[in-house]
Amino acid sequence: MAETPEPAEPDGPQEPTLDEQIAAYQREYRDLDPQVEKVVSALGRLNRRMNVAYGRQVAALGISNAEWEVLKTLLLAGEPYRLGPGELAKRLGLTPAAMTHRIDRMAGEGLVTRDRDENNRVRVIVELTDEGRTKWLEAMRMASDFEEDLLQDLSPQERGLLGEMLIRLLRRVEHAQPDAGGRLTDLD
Amino acid sequence: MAETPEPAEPDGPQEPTLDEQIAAYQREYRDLDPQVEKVVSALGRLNRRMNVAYGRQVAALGISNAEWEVLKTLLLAGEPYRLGPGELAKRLGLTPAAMTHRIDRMAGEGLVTRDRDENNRVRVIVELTDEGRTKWLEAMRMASDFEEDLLQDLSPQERGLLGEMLIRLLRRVEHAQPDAGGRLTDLD
DNA sequence: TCTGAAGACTTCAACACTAAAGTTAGAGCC
DNA sequence: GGCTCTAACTTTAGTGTTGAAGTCTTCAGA
Repeated sequence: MAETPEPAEPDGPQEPTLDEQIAAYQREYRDLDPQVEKVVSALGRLNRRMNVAYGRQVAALGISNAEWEVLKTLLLAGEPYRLGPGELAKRLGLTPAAMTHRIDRMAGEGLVTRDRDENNRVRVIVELTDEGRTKWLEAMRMASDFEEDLLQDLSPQERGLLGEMLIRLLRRVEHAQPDAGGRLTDLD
Repeated sequence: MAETPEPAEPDGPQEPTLDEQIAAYQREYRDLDPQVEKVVSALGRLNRRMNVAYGRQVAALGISNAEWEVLKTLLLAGEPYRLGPGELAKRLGLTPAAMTHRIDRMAGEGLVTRDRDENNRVRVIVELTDEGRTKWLEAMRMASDFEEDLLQDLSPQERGLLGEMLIRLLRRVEHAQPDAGGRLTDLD
């Protein structure tokens, strides 16, 4: 056994390329518009790969993708970086129950604090700690470097055009389904 | 109580728009390139909304998004629509353990069959049933209608350009991280 | 042909999320 | 001031996923 880079898969099935995938779908469903499908499939694949990449990066900081989402949401709220569990849950697309547990963990790790609101003792206030803010900043640095690198092959004009087209699509999805369920899945 | 459409939230926090979000990040992290961030954030938001939409649509067919992914993967394999659990897991970005359970469910629902390979009794063969193929077709019909509608505001030229740019980005992600972990999350 | 090693699942324990039920504080009414 | 109603969480039960350990075939060498 010299080094044999190939893990011995003689003619095993291969992960299809985008074009192969679209061709396969077309074989089974004639009405498919290949151009539309190409855009949509590329969008989906790109996003998934990016999420994997983000996950690896923030893991290096000792936090999970899920925790990073919470940090981002609290930071977006602006000073003093406070939100209630309910509001957090809504923005993150989680149930309040899941939010309770996530806050537990993050409070245990010192990323946030959880306190009763003194003015209205039904409410709870989740607040970003300094450590949490620092983690966010570190993650943001890594993410924006990665994103900058990702878009390297696009000229400023192309970047502008791409952003503009994506926002047009976004408007269309948001208009088409005005948040029927209530929750919005996740945030950016 | 007449009808009061507003659920009484006097000045509560709002879900930020894309531009507000980018402005907020910039306040905390000066080096951020707003154009890059706009593209990336729009990409993320768009994708999440789309996934919610897909989920609602296939739910109407009585299947989950997760099950639809399996149907798509088996269909992509081409006739006779067979793959092993391991290969399925790899393509779907799941652990083999999760795949075992998912196949259990789907076999119980009659969407796939699970059998031992007679030539190599270690291997298992998961095969799409006719019902599974029908479900796929119905889901595909709904999805492609939705996607067609989504892209309605884009001219054919724009669609082509958008697809081409997305594929350039995709190439860059795939080149940057050659599948370091092994699993690829999920498929389109 | 027997034995050891590798491969392909499956099983098990732990964790995260959802839906639904439970708890507790504030608000409105009499 | 006590009653009910609602809001904002938390708890509980059940599902789906991961990582690690276990089982069962097959293959390669002695």
